[in-house]
This record gives sequence, C-alpha cells and structure tokens, in this order.
Amino acid sequence: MQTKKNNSIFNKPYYEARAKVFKALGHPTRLLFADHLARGEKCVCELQVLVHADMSTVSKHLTVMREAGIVSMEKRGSNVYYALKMECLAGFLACLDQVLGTQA
Amino acid sequence: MQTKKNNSIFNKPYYEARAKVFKALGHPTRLLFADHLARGEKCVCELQVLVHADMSTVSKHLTVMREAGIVSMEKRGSNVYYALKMECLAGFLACLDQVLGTQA
DNA sequence: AAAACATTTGGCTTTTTGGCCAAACAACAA
DNA sequence: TTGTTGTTTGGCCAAAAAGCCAAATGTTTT
Repeated sequence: MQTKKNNSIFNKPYYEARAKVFKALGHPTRLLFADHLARGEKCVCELQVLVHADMSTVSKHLTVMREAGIVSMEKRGSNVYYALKMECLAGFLACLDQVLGTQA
Repeated sequence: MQTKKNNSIFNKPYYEARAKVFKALGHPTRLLFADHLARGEKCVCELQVLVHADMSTVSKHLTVMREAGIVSMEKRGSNVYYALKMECLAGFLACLDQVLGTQA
C-alpha cells in the first residue's frame, strides 16, 4: 500500500521526469527502437541494422532511453541487450494512430 | 471501414509523425499544459499564469502542440481557446508513473 | 478614432540535440 | 600475445529548440 503521490502542478521535478520520457520517445529512431524492443530484448547490433546510423549514434540514442528510465540494459558475453520497461507503450501508440489518422 | 494501415518499420513518415507527438509532450511546460487541457479547454492567458513564462513563449509552445496534432484551437472573442484532442493521455501518464515510481 | 487587452510573429542569442569520426574498453578467438 | 568484434566515450560541428524582446494583428471598450 502506497501513500498518496504528489504529482500536482507544483511538483516540478516530477513533470521533468515525465517529460524526459516523452523526449526520449520523441525521435524517429528511438521510437522505432522502442517499438522493436516492445517485442523482446535486442542487442545493440540488432538495433543498428534497423537504422542506417553509426554504431556510436545508436549507442547514444540508447543511453538517452536508459537515462529516461524506459529501457534496461544487460551485458551478456560480448553483447549488450536492451529491453523495454514499459508495457503500456503499445496501447498509447494505437491511440496515437487514431488521433493522427483522423486528421489526415 | 478502412483499409489496413501501413505502420511498419519502413513507413518513415509515420514514425516521424508519431515522434513529433512525443516531442511535443517532451517539455515540462507543454506536458503541464496537456495535463491541464485534459480537464477542459483553456485560453492562452489561463495557461500563461500556470508557468512563469513570457506570453510569446507560451504561444510558441502551443504552436508546437498544435502542429503535432494534439490540440485544437478556437478563437472566441478576443481569446483563443486550446483543447486537447487526445483522450488516452491520462492513462499513459498513469502507466508512466508506475514505471518511474518503481525505480525511485 | 484611440486606447486597452489577448495573442501571434519576427528576430536574435544561448542552449541542447544529433550525428559523425576517432579513440578507448571489454570479451572472445587464434 | 595479437587480433577481432561489439559497445561506449570524447570531441567536434551543424542543426534545431527554447526563451526573451519588440513589433504586428485582431478584438473590444471608450
């Protein structure tokens, strides 16, 4: 059981933390990664082939996502595997599609 | 009835449109606005008093949100009223709170 | 018409972000 | 050990975003 959370207008750090999550998803490459990671963990190299970007660029995108708190990383062997820590993304994306669809 | 949408990995413009929505919510001020607008339309002046920003800054934030497709604007008298066009935000925010909460 | 109010637009500066390269690390293979 | 592969880090530069001021626009009031 939890005590009531203070997510009010005046809780600035909380708004910042949430905005950070949106910002982390606010780039086509990172949103693509999130979408893929929603179907299971992937190593950096697997994500890299999805976009035509430098490995270092991919790594930095993943760092942004990790610092926002939406992915976890685990090193296994010589690979690093990333996983999405957010089950509700798919639902929200579906809703987004409706919003964006109706204005086309 | 609609034909099947092509939201695949390879549909770049679609990812960009969705990322634009996340980016529009990826700023504390704009997320605060969205949160308030979720409870009903507000005029620019009402939003302005919530943050300690210049009126022109507020107006530009609202433009970003409008161009992402998540708010509508309506001019009535000398005021402009903005409204959120996304009912699913509250649910997603609640989920976010869980994700962010568990790592505190 | 002039003044007052609400909002947007243009211009400008500072800060942040994105992307590439090269270098550093870490794990594994030869 | 040396080499090879996978990943991160640091540095740099170009592009985009944020915020302020001043000016323009549109509406209502006097």
